Amino acid sequence: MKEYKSEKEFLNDYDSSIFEKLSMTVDILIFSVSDEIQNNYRKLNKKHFSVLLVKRNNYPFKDMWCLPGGFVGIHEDIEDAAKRILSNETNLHDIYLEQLYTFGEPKRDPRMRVVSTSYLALIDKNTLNEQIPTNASWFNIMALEDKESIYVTLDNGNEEIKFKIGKTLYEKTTDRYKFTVLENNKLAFDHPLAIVSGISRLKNKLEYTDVVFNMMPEYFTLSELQQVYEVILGKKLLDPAFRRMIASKVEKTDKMQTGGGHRPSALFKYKNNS
Amino acid sequence: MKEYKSEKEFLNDYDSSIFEKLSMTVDILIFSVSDEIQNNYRKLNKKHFSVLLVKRNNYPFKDMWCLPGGFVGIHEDIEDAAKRILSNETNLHDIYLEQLYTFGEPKRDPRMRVVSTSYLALIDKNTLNEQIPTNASWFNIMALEDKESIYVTLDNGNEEIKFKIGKTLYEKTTDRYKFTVLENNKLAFDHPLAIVSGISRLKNKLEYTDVVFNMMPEYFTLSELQQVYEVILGKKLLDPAFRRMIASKVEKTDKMQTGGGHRPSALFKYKNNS
DNA sequence: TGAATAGTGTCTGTGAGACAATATTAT
DNA sequence: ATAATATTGTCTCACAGACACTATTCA
Repeated sequence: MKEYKSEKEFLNDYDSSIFEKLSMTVDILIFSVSDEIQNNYRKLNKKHFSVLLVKRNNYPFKDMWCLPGGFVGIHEDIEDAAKRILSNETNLHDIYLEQLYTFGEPKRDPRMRVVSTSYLALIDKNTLNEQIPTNASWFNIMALEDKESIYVTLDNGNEEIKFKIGKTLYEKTTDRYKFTVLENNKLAFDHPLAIVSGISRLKNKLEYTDVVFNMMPEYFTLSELQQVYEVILGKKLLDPAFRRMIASKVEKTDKMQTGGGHRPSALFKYKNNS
Repeated sequence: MKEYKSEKEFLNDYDSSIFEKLSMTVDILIFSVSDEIQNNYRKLNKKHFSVLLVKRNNYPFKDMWCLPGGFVGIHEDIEDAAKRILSNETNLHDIYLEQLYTFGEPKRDPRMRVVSTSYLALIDKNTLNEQIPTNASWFNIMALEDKESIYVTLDNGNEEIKFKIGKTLYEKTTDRYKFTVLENNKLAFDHPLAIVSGISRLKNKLEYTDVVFNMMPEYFTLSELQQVYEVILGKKLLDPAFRRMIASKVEKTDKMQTGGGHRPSALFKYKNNS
């Protein structure tokens, strides 16, 4: 092996082809909350937790659904790649974006070796004005979980995607599970895994941070906010407890929401305590 | 663009060279706790939180310290790569290992584009029998934090590594900071960032999981366990509160630890409630 | 008027913070 | 005896779960 006298000399001489290289992609879990309009004038709109998927029109996995994603440029920061794809899909900038997990199983892409870093993005659909590409669609998420499995149904009103994930405890001191795709017919790659990881991360973050406000409009009622918590966590919350928990994070405004055939609600906004 | 009739036909024809590829490495934060023997026969050994570093004997960053790491093989799962490196460094298998973060800044390696996924590993040094390579060394970690910066000193008894990380809040709803290396003279690559991310993750996990037991021998006293919490969290805990918190996670054994010039202590072991 | 939502009051139990007190060993 | 650690008792306060109650709107 040649002896180098300086870092500069070493770098000039460096042959980067001695290790076989691979491709990288980023995939983005864009989560939001959708309103389902009710026919009863008294009732509030029903909220759904939803994720944005894209229909593939090329091989591999042609005609299946997948997460918005794409290759990382050779001189592009991976987070910048995520932002690029996010703004391609939604025309939105300055969106909540958080790195989730890097999937590096060698056979996850049938074409070649591709490592993929997944990101979690949260948006308020109200700011979107339905500016999504024609091949993209919002799917409502329904997830059920028992000891061994997670059952997920995604529904865009037109098409239903179902998959099942197996959980095996693989580390006893934390409650970490290894996820395996047991059933899946309509989702490309290992994206079922990314989706359940993303849901799980978001549920946790709801409990100890203020992330939820990234999915809310500027003004909202506490009932709406509570419903968002409920659809993501998948359980009902008690009103007084919820209001106590949220009280320090929100600020009451002069505005009221009226017209619902029931007592009007005060509108609140996020209070940034910092 | 050619029209393919099946996925198989498409894959046979696929030319993977159309995207420029890159290299991937994994870096591992191997954390443990070290005992500093006291000269006063009455006193307990002082515990230190420590990390394993490796001295580089090649360019780039020749003679600087870095995290144990290496390139990911073209057909190797990234987690398997982490396990391979971990067992190279410690001769240990079945170690606690958790993916931390993927660093994908384009200029982080001066040689070429390298994306690196960092992993967190926890070991009990007692099982190690000092079986580490000659170019590796345990460094005690001292970290101080204020509003804008984190000051870290690493010390292996022989050499002292100091670096300073700047924190800028870049997302208001969670308390996520963007870290920047402000001062650093002895650590290679962006490893100061990986180290502070790892410390931060471990601190959080201590609070809501049982990870700590991965750094403990089978039998331990509650004072030892408390000290481990204290050195990692960087703060003193109140004895009664600590004992109440830990009570459900441990099991008292018949064994006692004697010989310390003070009241002997019961030995406990981890109780796996599952 | 009544269905539906908005918002508050309060009891209870759990658990953490704080401090005090007691117990046990080797030199 | 004494320094050092081990272990427990208990008071207080904050807060979450649970349930009951009151308030307000519009067809």
